[in-house]
Amino acid sequence: MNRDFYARPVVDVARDLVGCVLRHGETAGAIVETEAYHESEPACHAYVGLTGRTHILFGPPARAYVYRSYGIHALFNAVCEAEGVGAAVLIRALEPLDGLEVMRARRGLERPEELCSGPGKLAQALGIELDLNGTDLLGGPIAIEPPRAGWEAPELLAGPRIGITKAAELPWRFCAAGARSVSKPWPPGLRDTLAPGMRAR
DNA sequence: CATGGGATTGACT
DNA sequence: GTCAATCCCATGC
Repeated sequence: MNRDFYARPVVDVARDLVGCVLRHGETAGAIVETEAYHESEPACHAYVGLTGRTHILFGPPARAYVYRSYGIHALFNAVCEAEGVGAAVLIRALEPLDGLEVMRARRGLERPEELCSGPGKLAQALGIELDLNGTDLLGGPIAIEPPRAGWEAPELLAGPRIGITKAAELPWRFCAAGARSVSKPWPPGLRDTLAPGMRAR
């Protein structure tokens, strides 16, 4: 997981991050759901251009972009593409791997499939807050590691992104088929809408 | 300086 | 299914 991995088209990175492991301290989970955001489309925060909020998105790749959503939740993204291009991958769900007891304490829940099954949930479970915005994903407090031995590369489902009103038609949401910890159940009928290059189920 | 709108979640009908 | 919580920040006066 070097800087070049992130300095690629954001949709490619979003696809390739499924199966990788997101870690903060002793808590970690396998990424099972991602979404791509790019400055060229209005759902992306970077669409408005360079501002105090978006300068991280336009900065060098492989940095964390953490922002507050709905006044309550922290959402974690990995900044992608070349410096000067505003793009990031939103991590939407994890399969918990390490530090389950810490996650349970932070979330106030027991069931593993409820600990990280949403972008706000996984940030809370991993203890990711706004102070980590802009930190480096290479050698920083948050790390993304290659898939673990034993992780079987899943078939990927692609579909429209969740919870947005603009550019809602782009199939830039990616999910590991069959994952239990997903933020929202995959809509019926989209099971055939596979990402380019993916094989059918 | 005031306003409005979220890349969500959990509680409730 | 509906809805409020709550805060950051871009925008407009």
